[in-house]
Amino acid sequence: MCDYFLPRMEGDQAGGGDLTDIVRSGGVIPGNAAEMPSTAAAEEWQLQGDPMLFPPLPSSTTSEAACSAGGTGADVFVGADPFSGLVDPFSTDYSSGADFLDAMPDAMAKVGFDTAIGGGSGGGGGGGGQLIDMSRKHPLLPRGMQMPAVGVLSPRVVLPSPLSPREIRPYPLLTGDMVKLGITAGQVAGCAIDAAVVGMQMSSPRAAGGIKRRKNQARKVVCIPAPTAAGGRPTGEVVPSDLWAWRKYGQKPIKGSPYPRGYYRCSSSKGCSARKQVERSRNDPNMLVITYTSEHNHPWPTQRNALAGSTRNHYGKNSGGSSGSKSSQNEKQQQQQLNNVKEEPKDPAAMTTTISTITTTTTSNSPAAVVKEETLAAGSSEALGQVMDTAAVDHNIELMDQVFSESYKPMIPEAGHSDDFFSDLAELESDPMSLIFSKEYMEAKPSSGDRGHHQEKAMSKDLDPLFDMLDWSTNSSSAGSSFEQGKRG
DNA sequence: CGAATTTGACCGGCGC
DNA sequence: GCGCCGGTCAAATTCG
Repeated sequence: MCDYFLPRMEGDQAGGGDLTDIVRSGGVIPGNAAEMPSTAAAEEWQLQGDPMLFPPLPSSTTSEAACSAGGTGADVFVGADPFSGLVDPFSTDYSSGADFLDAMPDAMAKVGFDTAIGGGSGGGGGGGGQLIDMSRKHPLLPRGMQMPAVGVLSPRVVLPSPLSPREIRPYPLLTGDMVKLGITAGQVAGCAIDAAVVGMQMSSPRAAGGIKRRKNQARKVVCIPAPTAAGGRPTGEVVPSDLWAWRKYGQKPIKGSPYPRGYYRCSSSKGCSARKQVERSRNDPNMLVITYTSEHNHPWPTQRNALAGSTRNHYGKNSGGSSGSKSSQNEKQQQQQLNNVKEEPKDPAAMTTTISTITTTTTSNSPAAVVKEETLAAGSSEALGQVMDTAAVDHNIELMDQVFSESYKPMIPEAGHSDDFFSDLAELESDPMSLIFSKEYMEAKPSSGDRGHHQEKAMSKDLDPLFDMLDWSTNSSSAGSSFEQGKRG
């Protein structure tokens, strides 16, 4: 996975009204390639980037090497095992500007991980699943658990351009740091704005000590594109999940926003105070803003604990998409989604689609994901989003890859597993397209989990696999009446 | 039956 | 001091 996000940190205060204003001033714009910094620039940026954001890489491997070397995600992961050193982003003291890279992983995981796993997802959407059923081989990644979409994210794994049409808007990769790349401010994506706004909002719960922490709490904001339904209306959120298991514990309508905010806490480990909030960008309904707060007090989920909070996953529920839900439950949920905003991605496939798109460096018009991270303590001026076109996105992706490859190293207890995992990824990457389009492939390699089965089924459909994959959004909920639904409290 | 989600109620911070 | 608003709790419900 090279490059999918350009995280950044900010102080919540920064967010203040100022940020909001700034954000609003800008618009989401599919980028201009022209504005994209050259690769060199990007590299420079990375190298010279704000130390706070990108501290010295722990790994000797250069991002460049990781990303391009081999070019295949497999190479990167297998060889370098980027995840080996992964640390919980929140473990780091953001306010101090500490390791941004450490933080990166989480974000990356968000965007990339789930997607891959989802692959299995069932129902869904059909599609995604096929990309990779990682859970199949990795004990560490049990069904329901989100895996890094390493394989999927890798540039190698690309979806055909046809994907873009699927209402997956070409969101540019956004990060405040992009400014360093030479991107012009003022071209702010809605996400960026929202992120800033979010940063301003209070985040921590009483749970974290019984005291609400509105300020100076480390938080990371990630913006991802929320694919739009074919009808042109926003679909349910497909938030990629990460290796952590999240359990929703609340949802509230947010003043000023038509979309409710979902509250999730980490269920990977009992007692973990990690939380995240998911909401649609008020500025751009097509963007999802995920805010992570507090830190995980445990290592990355192992197979066992990873299952926690993931069993009810939705694979098969919403995914729908083309597979169409068959159970009354599914119908209910779908209906629900239609009326409400589903934050937690029940359909990894959807995410896969998005991610895939993002990773499609070779494809023109590839949508970009916007990811942003920030801490309340940090400044907010950087909240400005950047507009990038495909080329720009590509560059960013590259950067992300580099960063990710070097920094995203989940703490996986069993090294052996990780090795296997990456090996598998490599395997997958060897022929991503085959994974995506080959029904036989899926069938030939049953997944270990139900999800996998679901996906297989979905894929088995007569529908065009690719189309199907993209279609996940079709069944997804729309933002439409989410407000009403979310209204409470 | 266990676990996740939903949702009304409650709590606490913040602005006026 | 009061009210608004965001965040969390927890009972009820849903689901696998």
